[in-house]
Amino acid sequence: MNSDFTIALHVMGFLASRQGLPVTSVALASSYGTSPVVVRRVLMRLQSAQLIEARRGPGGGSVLAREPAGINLRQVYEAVTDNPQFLKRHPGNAGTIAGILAEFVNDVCGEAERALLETLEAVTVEEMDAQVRPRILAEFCKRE
Amino acid sequence: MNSDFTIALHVMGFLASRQGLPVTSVALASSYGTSPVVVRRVLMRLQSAQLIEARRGPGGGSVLAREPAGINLRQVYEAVTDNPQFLKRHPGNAGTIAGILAEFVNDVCGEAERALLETLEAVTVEEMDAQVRPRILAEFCKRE
DNA sequence: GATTATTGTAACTGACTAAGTTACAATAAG
DNA sequence: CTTATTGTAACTTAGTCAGTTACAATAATC
Repeated sequence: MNSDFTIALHVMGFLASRQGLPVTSVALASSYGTSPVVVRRVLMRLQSAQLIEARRGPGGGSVLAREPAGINLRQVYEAVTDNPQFLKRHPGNAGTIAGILAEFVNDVCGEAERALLETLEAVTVEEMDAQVRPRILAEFCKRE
Repeated sequence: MNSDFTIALHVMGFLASRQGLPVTSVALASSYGTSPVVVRRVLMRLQSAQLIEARRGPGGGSVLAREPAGINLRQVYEAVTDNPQFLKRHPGNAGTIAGILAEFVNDVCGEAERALLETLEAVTVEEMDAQVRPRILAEFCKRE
């Protein structure tokens, strides 16, 4: 369980709130509280999944590649995860007690993981933005 | 994500199939394909959760502490897991952008994890045994 | 009581993973 | 040309995981 999904959600929420204005990896890293290289590794995966786009050079940064309503959190999770398993599988040899048990166990684990991913799938970046942006704006106004 | 839950399910399925006959950690380890000490560490947690009982000395071993119908897989999972989280949380400071985003993200992660655990909760050791034991017996008969 | 089988547990090892750092090439704006 | 930025490789440090070794505690059997 690494932090990539958490960072990726932070990135997607941040980019959504900026409505197309590019955000640099330095700004994202500073906001999240990590280093720019760590963020960029996550950004590369989000780019490969075509969820964001990046431009180099001055004024560059990342923006969402689609409408926030067209991106759900399962897509974000799968973009940054090689093997989306939350419960370890046991490779018991078929025909042994371990193999027969493992077959059942692996099925149950798969079903449980599916339930988790379907919950993520039901939430879009637009919904996240709708929940979060007003609170961010309120926080900024309070300070000025 | 360690192997404790996978091992624990193997143990519970094995013990259920023996219907009260004690099984040693050596037998369990050999069946699963790991070492007795690794299994015993899991057995200790299952004992603390009062899901199994163990007796020392010759003829000793572990047995289920309750009817298999009264044990579900969520209880097994929680018995062997300190912090049942599948998605990492971000401790963003309240009042910052990171904090506001983290609050939303942590809620969504909690909801998704709840969906997974509820799926495990819906399956009992008795159901596992009913699925697995006939296949184990069939496998043994085939060999004789 | 001695022997033996078994659990319970601590200490250690080696391999792997995660997060961060440093360094630098590639790119593009002005 | 200078500067800001992405993209990426190599390395470090800390932590986790599975397994091993060793041994004390317990209990059945002879």
